Order: sequence, then structure tokens, then C-alpha cells
Amino acid sequence: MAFAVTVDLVMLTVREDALCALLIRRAIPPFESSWALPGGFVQETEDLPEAAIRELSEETGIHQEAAHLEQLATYGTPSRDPRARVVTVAYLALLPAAPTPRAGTDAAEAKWLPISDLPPLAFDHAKILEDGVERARSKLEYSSLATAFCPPEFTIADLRAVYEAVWSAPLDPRNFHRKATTTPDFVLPTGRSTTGDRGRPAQLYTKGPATVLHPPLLRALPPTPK
Amino acid sequence: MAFAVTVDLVMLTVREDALCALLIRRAIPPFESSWALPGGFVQETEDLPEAAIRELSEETGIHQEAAHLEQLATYGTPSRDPRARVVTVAYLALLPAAPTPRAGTDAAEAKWLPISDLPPLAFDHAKILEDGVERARSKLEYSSLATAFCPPEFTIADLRAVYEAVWSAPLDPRNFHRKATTTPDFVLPTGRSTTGDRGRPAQLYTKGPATVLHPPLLRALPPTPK
DNA sequence: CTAATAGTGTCTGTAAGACAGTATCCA
DNA sequence: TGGATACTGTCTTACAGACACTATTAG
Repeated sequence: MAFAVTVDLVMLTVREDALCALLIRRAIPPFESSWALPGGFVQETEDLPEAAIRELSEETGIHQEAAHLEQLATYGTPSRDPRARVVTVAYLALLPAAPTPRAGTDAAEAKWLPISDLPPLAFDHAKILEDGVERARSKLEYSSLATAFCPPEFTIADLRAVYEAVWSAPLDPRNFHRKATTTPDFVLPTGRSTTGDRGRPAQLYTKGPATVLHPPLLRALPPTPK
Repeated sequence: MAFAVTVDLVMLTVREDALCALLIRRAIPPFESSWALPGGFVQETEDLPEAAIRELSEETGIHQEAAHLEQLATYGTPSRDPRARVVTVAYLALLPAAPTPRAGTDAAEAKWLPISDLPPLAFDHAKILEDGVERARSKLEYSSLATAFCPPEFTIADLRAVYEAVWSAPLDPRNFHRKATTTPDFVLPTGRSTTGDRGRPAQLYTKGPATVLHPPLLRALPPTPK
């Protein structure tokens, strides 16, 4: 039995305090002119992560390196593509405040859209995107992944804004500051400060070498049923 | 470009206080007579989880329902199979104390082997198995998955033995008892007790409805560098 | 009785949640 | 000067780690 294999990308960033996904408007059938995740067929000599990296720039015109790229999951329901039996390997990419993308091959348009207000998506892409968002949400708890959403230098308030956007929940600035700065190797001070904003200048930090947060930074339980 | 798609299974259980994986000895080339993960080709009309469930019984003769089955990851390096371009979707299955399996199709032998002492494996199966073990280890921390390794009724000591086997680290019986019984909906008392063992009879419990543990049951840091 | 395992209670340090107060910028 | 934002400190409560003690079985 022969299958076609594609990679699809769930690309996430934080823009104006909102978690956004990069979506393209399809220029070709099926689902022509529908919104969809960027992606495409895996080539003959290509490894899966290679294909994901290639599609990242090809489909969206973003040549910036993704700060984080990991495999998300694979979707292969027989009826998911009307053309043929297509299995897609989805990847999750996290990027810092990103420029407006230009449309690439096979796309009429490419845009960052807030995940709180999404159009209907082609194929099973709504489910894939939902899985990607949930992966990102839970990984912020126990990994230092939030820094992947930040530029090379950032303030603790910037980092907190990432958590608040991804979790869509407010965090106490003072407790967050303590947690972020005392967790070993989460962020490293650069010695520099911001300037030009209103208010006291903030210290600038860089992503530290830690990959897991120990102990984790847990989301509060929804209502804490007692 | 046409691909073949397979599913491979990382089946884990706890036998005699050791974490074990089910491996088969291949009866056909390539890698004939090597040890490998059970698995096989996805059929034309089959969804991926269906294929995983089918292979679970077909390749190993285990007709018992897996207590837990989840997708692990997908592996598609061009050179991973000498015959053709094969992409494999790996699944992780956790089973309670399992019977000795009989070999199925394409397998000369099927056996539970302790993960602490494994033979070389065919293809990239060593990497897949390693990823599966690491997934299981980390999921015990923040989910109630450990109960998937237990029979329908079990004692707190049984559950603790699962943690100790998977993490290969001893846990304090008293603190573990407190944690397991006070985490809401992790385990539910049945009212029955063990009998016939030496020592005081233990209460029997069932898996509770909780899926995530809040707060998590964290492994101690390896050496806690201070 | 002893040995063995199950289960409870207590102390202590760490860290999170809540919130007051101080520091340093811009206009 | 006032407004805004960054940062520090304190109090309280929750919980994990360590460990002593009691309970209930088999032999």
C-alpha cells in the first residue's frame, strides 16, 4: 500500500499580547481559498525534520530561524484528504515576535491570526492546530520554552506577557519575577536595561541553558474544586 | 513520492519489579533473527490507532486490552529501512502484569525483556524504545498513568512498586501512601483487602477518574546541584 | 512471642500566593 | 510633581521529605 506523506506546521507566536498561529489561504484545490496550516509533501531524500524546516520558509517566506521546532503528532485517518491516502506529520514551531509573512508557493495569502478567533480550516487542520496549542500551553509549565517566543534580549515583563498570552490568564508580576529569576539557568541577566519606555527601566535577560523547570511553573487549577 | 507506512509498538509492563518491553525475534528479512519492536504495515482502509490495536494482538498473541495506548512519535529517516522509504508511526502501550506472549505472524519468538538489559535491535528501534521509556517515565510524574500498569484491583504498595520500577529509584512508602491517597480521584478504595500474604492486609484500590495529577508527583532531581 | 508489612502522625524546610512598600524612569 | 513601571520584602499556607510510631496479619 502506497501513502503520500506530508508535513504540516503549527507555527505560533505572540503578537500584541495574543497567541497567534500562521495560516495560509490555499491557492489550489482541494479546499481552494480555505485557510489551512502551511505544509507540503516530503521529498524523496528528505528526513522529516528537514522537510519541516524547508516548508517553514518556503510556504511562508519567513527565513528567520524558528526558536523551537518539535514534532507534534501524526494524523492519518483514511478520509482526511479527498485526493489520496495522505499521512501528515505535524510539527510545532515557536517563533519570537514575527514579521508579517509573505505568501509562498501554493498560497494566496499568509497571515498571523489570533487563536482566539479562527476561521474554519481545511482538512483536519483545526484539530491539529488545537493539539499544537495545547502542547505549547502545557510545555510552558515544566520547560523553559517560553523564551522561544521572546527576542534574543527580553525583560521579565516580556516573558510574563508570553505566559499570560498563551495561558490567557493574568499572573502576579511580583511572584512571577521571583520565580523566573530564582529558577536556576532559566534566564541569564545581560547587565543591560531597557530605555525609552515610560516607567523604570527593566533589566534585560537572555535565554538560559535550562530546558526543564524544576519545580514547574504550574497553571492555577481552573476553579480548584475543594 | 510513494511511502510505505508502518506502526511499531513500544509495549511496556512491570514484571518482578522490573520495567520490561515486549520484543519479537524477526522471522523474515531484513534483520532476520534480530530482536525488534512488534509492528507492521498500515492497511489501506485503516486509521493509525486501528492499525496499532490490530498489531498489538496479531504480532504478539496478546488479546488483552492495553490499559493505555497513545501515539509516541514518527520516524522517517530515508535510510532507516533498506527495502524502501518507510515511515513508521510508533505507539506506546502500557499493560498490567502480562502473560508470556506467543509469537505471531512474522515473528519467531516474542518475549518480555527487562529494559535494563536489552539486546541490539533492528532498524532504529533502539531509539524508538528509548523514546517510549522516557515518555513513560515523565508521564508518571504528572498523570495517573501508573495505574495502567496495575491489575483492576491493586494496593498502594503495588502502585509504588510501579513507580520504583519505572524510575528505578526507591520511594518512601509513607510519603507515597499519603500522596497517592490524598490526590483527589487518583485511586478509589474498594473496601476490600488483601489476604494470605505475610504482614498486615492492605486495602485494595481501583483506578480513579483523574487523568492529571495536580500537583505532580515529581522525581527527585538526580544529584540536586546546589 | 517475632517478623513483616500496612498505615498514621509529626516536624521541618521550601516554595507558592497574596500584597505592601521602595526605586527609577517620563512628562 | 505625578504617573507608570520595575523590583524587593514579608506573611501565611500548602506540601514534600524525613522519620517515629501504631496496627494487623502469619508463623
